[in-house]
Parts: sequence; C-alpha cells; structure tokens
Amino acid sequence: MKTAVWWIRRDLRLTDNQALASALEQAESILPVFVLDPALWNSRRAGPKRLAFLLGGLRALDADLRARGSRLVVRQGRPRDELASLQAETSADAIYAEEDDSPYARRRDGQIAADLPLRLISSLTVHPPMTVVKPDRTPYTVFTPFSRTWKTLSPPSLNSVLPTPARVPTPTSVPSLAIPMELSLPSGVPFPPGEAEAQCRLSRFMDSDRPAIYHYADARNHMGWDGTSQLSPYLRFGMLSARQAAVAAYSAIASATSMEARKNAETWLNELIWREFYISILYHFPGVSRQAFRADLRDIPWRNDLQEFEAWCEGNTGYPVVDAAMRQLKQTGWMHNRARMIAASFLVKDLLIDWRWGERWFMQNLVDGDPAANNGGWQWTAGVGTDAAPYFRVFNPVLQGQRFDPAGAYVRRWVPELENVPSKFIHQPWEMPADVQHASGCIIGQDYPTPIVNHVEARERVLSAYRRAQS
DNA sequence: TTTTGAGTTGTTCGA
DNA sequence: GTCGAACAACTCAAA
Repeated sequence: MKTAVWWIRRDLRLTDNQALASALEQAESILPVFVLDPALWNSRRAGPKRLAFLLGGLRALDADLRARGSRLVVRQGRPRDELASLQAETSADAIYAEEDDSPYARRRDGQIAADLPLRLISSLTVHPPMTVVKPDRTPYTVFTPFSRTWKTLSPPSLNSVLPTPARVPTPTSVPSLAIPMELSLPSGVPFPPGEAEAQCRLSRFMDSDRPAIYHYADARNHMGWDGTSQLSPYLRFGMLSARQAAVAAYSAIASATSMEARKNAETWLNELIWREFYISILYHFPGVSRQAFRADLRDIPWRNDLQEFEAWCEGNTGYPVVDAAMRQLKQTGWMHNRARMIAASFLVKDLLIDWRWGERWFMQNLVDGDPAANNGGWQWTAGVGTDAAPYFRVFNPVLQGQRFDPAGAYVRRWVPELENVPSKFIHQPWEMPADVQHASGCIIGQDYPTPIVNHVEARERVLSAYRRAQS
C-alpha cells in the first residue's frame, strides 16, 4: 500500500497509537489528518475551553509530527466530504482511525465506511465494549460484575505499549488549513495540551518520591489536596492511551510495598474501569444520552427554576462547597471529582432541576467533558441510571464540606469573599453572628449570598418528588 | 428455573 | 461523640 490516511479524532498522540501503527505497517507514507467538524464545533454541548484545549493539542501534535518528518493536515467541513477529497488528492488506499464508541461518532463512521475504505481500530478502551459482556453476551448494567469480568481479561503487558515512531513519512504536497488561533486556552486553565504533558503527569503520579497513586483512595476525596492524577483531559483526547494508563496502574499494583499501597493503586485502576463501564453503557444503550436509563424515573416533576439554575451555574447558591465547585469549573474547566458529586447532587436534589440541564452545563464547561462519563456520572447522582445511587441518598453540602474540606482551603481558594470566615463557619457562613460577619469582612446577603434553599426542606421535597414519580 | 447475595462515593435519628 | 439501623424495595448476576 502506498499511502494511508491516519484520521485523528480523539487519539492526539504518537505513543501507543494503534491506528497510526497499523497505518505505518500497511503503507509507505501516512497522511495525518484532523477534520474540524462543524457539527461538533457548533453543537450546544461543545465548550470553548474544551475546544481551545483540543486546538492546543493539535498544535502540539503537529510539532511532534514535524520533529518526525511529518506534519498535521487540518481540514474543515463534513468529515465524509473532506476525507473523500483527501483520498482523491492522495490516492490513499485506506483510512485508519481509532474507533469512537459515542453515538454521533458511530453514526458518522458507519456512513463513511459505506463509501470509503475506513479501518477502525478498537483502542479507545483497554477492553472494547463488546468484549466485556455477560456469558450470554448481553451487556452488564452494574459496575461491580462488569469490573470483575474486566479484570479477568488478560491485562495489557508492558511491551504492548507501542513505542513512539521515529519517523512518519508523509506526502508533502497536500494543503492544510492553519490550526485556528482565535481560541486560545484561558490563563486559568491548568492543563497545557499535548502528549508530553500527559506523559509527565502520569510519571509524576506514579514515580515521584511519594507517589500519589499509593495514597489515592483517601487523598482523592480531599478537595483542597492534589490527590488526583489530573489526567482526565488527556485521556479524553487520547493524549494518553487508556492502555498505557492501565499498564502503569498494573505495574504500580505489582510493585506496591504494602497491602495499603496496593489497595490505593487498585482504587485508581478502578477509576479507569469506571471510564470503560460508562463507555460500554453508552455503546449498548445509546438512548441514555437523551433520557434516564430507568424508565420508571423519566417523569420526575422537576421545578426547573431558571433563576436558581443560574445561581448554581455562577456559583452563587450560598452553599460554600457548591459555589467553590462551580467557580472552579468556570475558571479552570475542571472540577474535583468529590465536588462534582456535591454540586450535581445539589442541582438535582436540592434545587430539583432536571439532571440533563446540569449535564449540559458540565459539557459546556469541562475540558475533560466526555459524553459517556459525564452522562453516567449525572445519571448516577440523579439516581436514574444504571447502578444508580438510591434516591434517598441526598448529599448534605455542609457535612460534605466539613468532611472533605475541613479547614475550608478549597472554599477559600475559589470563593475569596469567604477567605476570612472562621473555619467553624466556613461551610455554613449564614450561622455567623453579626459581629463575626463584620470581623471577617463578609456580610451574608451582601458580600456572599444567603442560601437559596433550606437544605432540610429541600431534602423532604425531593424525596417526595421521587416517591411520587415511582408510584 | 429458582434462589440468593449483593449493590462506589450518604444522612438522619435515636440509643 | 459514637454506633447501628432505617431509609425502600428492586434488580442484577451468578450459582
């Protein structure tokens, strides 16, 4: 085969890239292509921060390719049209791409495969959705048995991680658009795009003096700590392969020096399996992207109060942890996982707003926003999904704050008007006596909002709403 | 086919 | 302050 197209979608890396490796095996020269698809670009789900991260990732990938005698060709338009014309321009014999299991991608790829020689490689996940199924070949809908089966499949070995190719021979004459520059990453977003950064973060998480992976199980819950890997945006765009992450997790488990350390590393591996679980759920049940998995919970009488929704979005609910979470999201494009659960629970249960509103807001603001994981997380919190939280499990934002941000470091960082509030009141500032409000420079109702709902009453309200919906 | 055990992440109440 | 039970059944997965 003379020329092959490597169609890049969410695998912005050269290391352990199976689509690229297959193309290199089969063809003498490779044309790396990214198609800016207006259907995704203009979608209500797209967010400027994620798009900026993607464009930055394309620039980084282009630089990495140029160091290997290649370059990235960027086109804009419907992928089908652009690929067809590229194929004509280069007389490419095949188009290699990493399979994407989300509903839009499957529809798009199905149509393209009907006309063009598209070869899809399953490497979005360690184990493709079709391989982690029950003995009767039907999909799992509960996490624990899914993960048990996942773990019985042969783990990827260290040498299965494909090396970075030294050279990528590429035809020189194919014109490319410039990578759009108008959307640059806002300065508050702490995620430099590119696979070099992803590799750095992975090794820092695994191999530093005191590897965070061996403290992950507890540390990850503290919102003011740096206990998570912060790899989600990189996994989202394939700047790091799931397989390489899993290999790293397995090797950390194998070299753990205590039961405790081992358990912590296993907890992180479990998070990778959660990612694959929700990818599998969306693959087998594409309808979840539009409605609740559980048919009996599709008619909850949501209040959907617009003013309250806006207060939530902007981080002005009067509940410090919730507001810190929402402001972190807005400023950085990322939110701590524990904070995601608290903020999501507050929207759905305390405000009784349709979980899909929150799902959309997260997609519009998260750099790591992924249709499968985000949908799964929201349905879990709302208690309407697979393997969902029981509906009576309502997070108490004050207790969650006291437990997972005891000194209020997280709150003070993202809600500066509470900076000088004593720790005793940091998660319930409305309890401050007037003199303490004055002393801390934070008058409730003036410098910081009065809570927009009373949690105890809101809890009763949501419990009865869910009870009614079910009966 | 039937049975049995189990199910990410919580809160509240009363002893 | 700490502890166990209740919250509500229900469905899934596997024996």
